[in-house]
Amino acid sequence: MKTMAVPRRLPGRASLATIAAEAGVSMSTVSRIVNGETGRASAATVERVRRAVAAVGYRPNHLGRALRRGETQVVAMLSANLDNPVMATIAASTEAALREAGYVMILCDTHDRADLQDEYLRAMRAQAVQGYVLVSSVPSRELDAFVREGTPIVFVGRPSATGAGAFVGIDNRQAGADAADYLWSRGVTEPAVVYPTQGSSATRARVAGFCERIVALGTPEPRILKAEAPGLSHLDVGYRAARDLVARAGWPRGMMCASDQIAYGVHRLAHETGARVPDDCVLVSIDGSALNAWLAPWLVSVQAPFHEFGPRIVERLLEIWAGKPPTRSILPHRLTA
Amino acid sequence: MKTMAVPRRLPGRASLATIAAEAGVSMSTVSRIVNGETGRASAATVERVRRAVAAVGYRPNHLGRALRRGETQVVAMLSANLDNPVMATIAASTEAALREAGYVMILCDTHDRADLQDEYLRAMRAQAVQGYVLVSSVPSRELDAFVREGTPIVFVGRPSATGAGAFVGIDNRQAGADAADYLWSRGVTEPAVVYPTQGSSATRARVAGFCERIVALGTPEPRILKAEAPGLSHLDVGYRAARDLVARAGWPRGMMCASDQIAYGVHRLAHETGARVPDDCVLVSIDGSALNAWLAPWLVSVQAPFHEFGPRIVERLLEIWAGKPPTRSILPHRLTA
DNA sequence: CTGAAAGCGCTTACAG
DNA sequence: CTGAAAGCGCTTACAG
Repeated sequence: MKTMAVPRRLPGRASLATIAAEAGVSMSTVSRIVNGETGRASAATVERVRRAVAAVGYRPNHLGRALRRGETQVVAMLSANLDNPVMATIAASTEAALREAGYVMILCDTHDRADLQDEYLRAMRAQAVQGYVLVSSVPSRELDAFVREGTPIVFVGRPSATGAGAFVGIDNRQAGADAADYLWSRGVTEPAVVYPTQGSSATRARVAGFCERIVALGTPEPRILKAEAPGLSHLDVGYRAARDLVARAGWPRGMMCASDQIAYGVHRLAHETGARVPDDCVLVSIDGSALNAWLAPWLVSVQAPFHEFGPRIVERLLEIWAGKPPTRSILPHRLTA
Repeated sequence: MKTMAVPRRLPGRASLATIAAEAGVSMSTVSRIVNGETGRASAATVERVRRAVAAVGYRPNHLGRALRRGETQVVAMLSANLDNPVMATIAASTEAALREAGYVMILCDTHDRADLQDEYLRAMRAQAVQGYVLVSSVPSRELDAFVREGTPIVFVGRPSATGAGAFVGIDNRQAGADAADYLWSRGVTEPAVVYPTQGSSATRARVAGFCERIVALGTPEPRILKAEAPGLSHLDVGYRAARDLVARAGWPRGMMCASDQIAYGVHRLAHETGARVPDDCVLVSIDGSALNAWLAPWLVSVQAPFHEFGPRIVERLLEIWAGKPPTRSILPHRLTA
């Protein structure tokens, strides 16, 4: 048996060369016409090429163009956890906005792990993606290198380690403060605050903003009940942190949960122990997923406009690509009772 | 000003040629060594190349390889609605399984629209992706063409229009029957069934399996209360269908919801009208998202093992690529009370 | 109005 | 053990 011919062409896929031969013109001409640059060719040529394209069923292969132009039209999103509806919504809105701008999105789930994030960053660089969207990124070696080299990156939700670079998110500190105001307005003067032990800077800002405001309102810091638990899943964190808190101090009159998922965890405990929300304990969280209206009517939340993140993210990318200095989009949040 | 030099190289990105020059060897040699084929080179050469790679910070660009080999290592997932936690879970598990197999996943949200699905199929072909995962696909022109041409496709959740081709999902008819058994075991002999007016074949199978079994158990078909509503969002569908049903017939003792999202919608109505679940009305649904345990403890569901979909999907793709006939993975579901 | 040619970054059969 | 050369599919400055 003879050695196989070198590279396998996808069966039935015609290239520019095929069309050129079919239409009896050069590849240059075909390329121009296929790309809509019809002004420079005679009507007869255009027609001939069109016919050949239709006859052969030609579809351009972006790989060739990408290699030549140095532009792949691909953007990578690295997200900490797709199973979290908040992240899924951000992914969906970003994907839609990218599509409108003519890009496609590769999606990677880092599970909030630095090693996986680095693996993905390397893989995406190999794919020659043109931009990166890091949703709740974690500090990592490779990320530092990317930032140092000036790679186009938009940070979402959690700012970069240095706070520099393009960013889309909400004012977490203010969101925490607004949650505090709400609990206070409901007469909860000694609230608990529930958060993950190893929280991101975003989570810490929420908690800090909350505590600051409660103190400003008149309750000394030590009387704010801190409930924390380690772990990656905020659902679990909420459940366990609340369980420990309740075991040692009983149910507080109100709790601020650093994320929706934490609130879901707290509520599960309430459900299991028969505590009523909000009658026994008022629950307020930050995120405000659209699902809450359906599944968690007992929850008051500070809503971030996740559906608007996508367009803002794409704006930031376009800015960077245009050579402008990176900017920060702080989107308005809204407490919905 | 002079015309710019032709194609922009990403700044600071070294190519194989750079390394070859740096190490004083040919590109062939560099290519082999970089790809781990070190056996054929002298130790000294390998060392020299390694040093050059490190010095220059060389990172391979897959575009070149993809063009040459005709393999991009990219798979496209077209999903009907990322905002649905079920789809998000499938996306997450598929992405993880693809990564382990050395592939990356482009994610597209079709919003259950044929025109968008076609647009994406075209865009993905342009990207020269090697395989397609269609989660809840909708019949469309381009999809027909892809199937006709033998493009590697795995259908997920909803089988293809003809039922042919690789598939990963559950036995929807049996799932419906199991839901019927559950309601019957709880003493609900005249249940309602809630579903979208324009349901997919998968949804219709669930409803059909449910009704068949109820009839087999002894309730004549006409006494099964049908509640349907048009619309794309199952949340809305559930809410409106239940509202209409309740308006004309009051709350039934139990309802089978064709999907989790429909159940969420029904529950919202129950919450608003003060009906208690399950005391007044038992709710059972098909899907069984992991979120239910946290947010919908009132819901009994037939759980599909979505976290296992990813590995099965990748298996199907590998099969197709290996030239084997496409197979169907019907994964076991389980009713969890 | 049109085409020849170079080149994007890689791989690989082949020759030595 | 190593390299020259062809080629994957495209784009584009340049020449005519």
